[in-house]
Formats: sequence, C-alpha cells, structure tokens
Amino acid sequence: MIQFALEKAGMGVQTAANAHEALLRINDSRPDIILMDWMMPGVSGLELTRRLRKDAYTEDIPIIMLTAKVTEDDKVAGLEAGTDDYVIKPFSPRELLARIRAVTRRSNPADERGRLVVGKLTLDTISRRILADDEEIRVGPTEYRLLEFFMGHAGRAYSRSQILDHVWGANAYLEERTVDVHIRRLRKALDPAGASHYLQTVRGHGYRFLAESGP
Amino acid sequence: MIQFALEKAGMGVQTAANAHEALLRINDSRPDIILMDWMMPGVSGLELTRRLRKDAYTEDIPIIMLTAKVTEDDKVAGLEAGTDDYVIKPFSPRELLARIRAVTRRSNPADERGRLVVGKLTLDTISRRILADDEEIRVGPTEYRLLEFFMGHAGRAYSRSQILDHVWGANAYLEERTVDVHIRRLRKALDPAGASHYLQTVRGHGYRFLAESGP
DNA sequence: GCTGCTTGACACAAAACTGTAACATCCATC
DNA sequence: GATGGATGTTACAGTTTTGTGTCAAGCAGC
Repeated sequence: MIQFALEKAGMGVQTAANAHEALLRINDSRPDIILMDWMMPGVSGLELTRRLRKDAYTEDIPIIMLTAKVTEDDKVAGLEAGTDDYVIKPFSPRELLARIRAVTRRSNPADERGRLVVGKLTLDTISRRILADDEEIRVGPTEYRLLEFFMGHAGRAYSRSQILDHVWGANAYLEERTVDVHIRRLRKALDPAGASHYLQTVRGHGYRFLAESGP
Repeated sequence: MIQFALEKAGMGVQTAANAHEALLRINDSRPDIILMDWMMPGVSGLELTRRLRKDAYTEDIPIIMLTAKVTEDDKVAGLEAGTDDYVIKPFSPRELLARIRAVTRRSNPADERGRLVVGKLTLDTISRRILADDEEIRVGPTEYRLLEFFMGHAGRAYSRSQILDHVWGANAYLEERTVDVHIRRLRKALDPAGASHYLQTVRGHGYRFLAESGP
C-alpha cells in the first residue's frame, strides 16, 4: 500500500523483506531515503540504522522509522542511532509523504531552486532544458535523465548496474553495455559545448560526473 | 516594517489583522501570494491555510508562513495543510524577498491591465483576445484556456496529465492524447502569425511554452 | 429540427528514440 | 610489444512517441 502511494507520487520504490536484503539493495542502488519498520525479522531496525550510519556510503541517507508505537526511550535510542523521523502507525499516505518531503528537503536543498549547476552546465528541471553557457543542448529523454542523475550526484562514481537502477528504474532488465551507449550519446551532445569531459570513465567500475572543469 | 520593505520592492501589499479580515480581502482581490503569521488571534494560520486550500478560487495561491519558531511537528502539519514555505523570525527583508520570489516564480502574473505578454504574443484576459503583432488570432474556448495557461506559466515544462489538470480541471477524465490535438489546433492558429514555435514539444514528457532567447 | 461550431477520440503517418550487436580502440599486465 | 579484457563507436531494426486528418457527438442559437 505504501509502495503504491509513493509510486503514485512519482517516486521510485524498492522493497526488502528483511535487514539483510535491505542492505544488499541499499548498497546496490543508493536510495534517496529509507523507510524502515522498527520490527523486522532478524536484525532490528535500530541495529540496521546503526550499521548504515557507520558506513560512509550510506551515512547520509535519511531514515524514517515506521512503528506501531514508540516510547520515549525508544525514541531516544532511535535518534541516537541516527533515525531522522518517526511515523507512527496507523498513518495516512499523505502524512507519510509530508514527512518524506520534510526530511528530504532538509538533507537535499539542491533541487530547491529547480536548477542543478555544475561548472558551465546548467540543468533546469523546471523547463526541462540543458544549458551550457546559455546555449541549449538537446538530448533525448533517457540522456536527460542520465544527466540529471549525474549532476545531482556529481563527484561520485557509479557502476553500470547502479546507473541502470537509478536512471532506468529497479526493474529494468537491460544489458549493462547499454549504459555505455547512452553515455556516448550524452558525450556527443555535450561535446560541441566543450562539456563532454565532465563525464569520466572509471575503468573497471563505471562512470563519474566530475565537478571541476578543465580540459 | 514588512509592508514597507515589500512596497519598496515594487509589490502591492494589503494587510489584515485577523483571519476573518484576511478572508474578506483575499476573496475581494485575489492576491499573488499570502504571508501569514502562524499565531493569529482567533482562527490559527494552520486553520486558515486549510480553508484556503479547500476553495477552488484560492487553492493555488502560494502561502508563506511567518513564525517565531517551528518544530518538526509544526512543519509537517503546515506542509500537510498546504503551506509552501516557512520563514522563521527574526528574518531580514532580503531573506523574505528571496523566499517570495522562489515561491512565486512559478507563474507569470498578468499585468495591471490583465494582459500577458510573451514574445510577440499578447493575451488580453479582459477582452479574451489573442494578439500577435496587433493582429487578432481567433481560437476556440479550449485553445484559449490552453494558451492562457501556457502564457501564465511560460518556460515551464508540463506533462499531459498536468496540462489536463490545469486546463480541463482535476476531475476531467480524458485521453492524454487529446492534449496533443489541442496543441495542434493552437499551433495551427498561431502559425499564420509566425508564432507556433513558442509551443515546444518536450519529448517523453509533454509540452512547454517558451520564447527563444535569440534576438 | 437545422446549422455551424466545438470537442474528444481514433487511426494512420512520420519522426524520434532505444537497446543490441558487431567491430574498433584503448589499456594494464605480463 | 603481445594479449585479453574493458571501453568507445557505429549501424540498425524494432519500438515508442508525437503529428495530423477525419469523424461522430454535443451544444448553442436560430
């Protein structure tokens, strides 16, 4: 039910039945936010939170705990472990959405302005256009999403499978090499503006969008 | 003090001492934005927000809440009720202006004569006429509303379903492709005046109304 | 009821996009 | 500098998306 509500609100959702499965998914495709039930079979929500906070790769991901009831002690324990917010069951999808927005706004003010700027490149999410030095660059829908993803996560390297998950969605079954082709198309589109060097190859791993300029 | 700062920035300001008075003024002259104190005598800011959101006439007016302090719970409650942003006291006029601009950026209001101008196109909302270089362009009612919407939100890209919501109303159940047909009709009407290029296709997403940045 | 206009839907055409495979090139390692 | 794996590049066929002409139904005014 939650998944349905969130997807209707335009979010991509992945689910896991337990902490172990969750860790796999989280490491595979770093999500923007994690909703976690306090009560899980095996490793508890509290314990999973602690582990996520220890790892540099996941420590910044906001966590919202879903719980049937929360005592004052639980709350303190959760906050200490690194939970960002609680939602107490039963809750409306509306409430959950509000909390998610509140938490993600706090942690990611990047898209507040509707613009992503890296070097000479500007991606205007409002008009859905890409500008390089005020020149519009035209790309296909997939290349647009790819660039949006990279500019929103500049500096970080991603494997092809992570890129597939983030840009195509978790349930797309494609050849990994397809990523290469779209990277190539994006580079080609950015090249006339002298901006193709932002897309770097990380050999043996995948790709990265570089924040600094310089050819 | 706020009034003074806003008027100096070229905005027209009306004030109200309480929620009741505010409702009267808002219904009298639909403002472009509402600044509201959380703490008001009688009806609270939260409650007033909810009422404004219920009424179709006022539901689209952006609301910024001025507040002495805001807890996470307040924030969630406000977001749920339909607040667009918060400004926490004390704040500088500069900050307030920035927030106002951020929130109102999404629509281009008609000028005092009720006219919307984008490029060579002028839409006169009072006489309900469309002019291109002083030549009148005749279109059907739906195409008029479509153009009014686009000119009021120039530069932004909209999906077909968003366009349906805004131009036909939220409870119209139509084929998404119907938007295409009306876009086509509007383009056809604008073409003799050499203005059809303002209506741009955003592949994989929808449409956008945009004047070229060129000379 | 007739008339002219508008509207939404549909079908087909045209254009754009997508994923894959095949071949070329690069690179680290021996 | 040879080799095998990884990445870059290109072509292409299938698919998706959008453009456009047409039509039946609805509606207002007569």
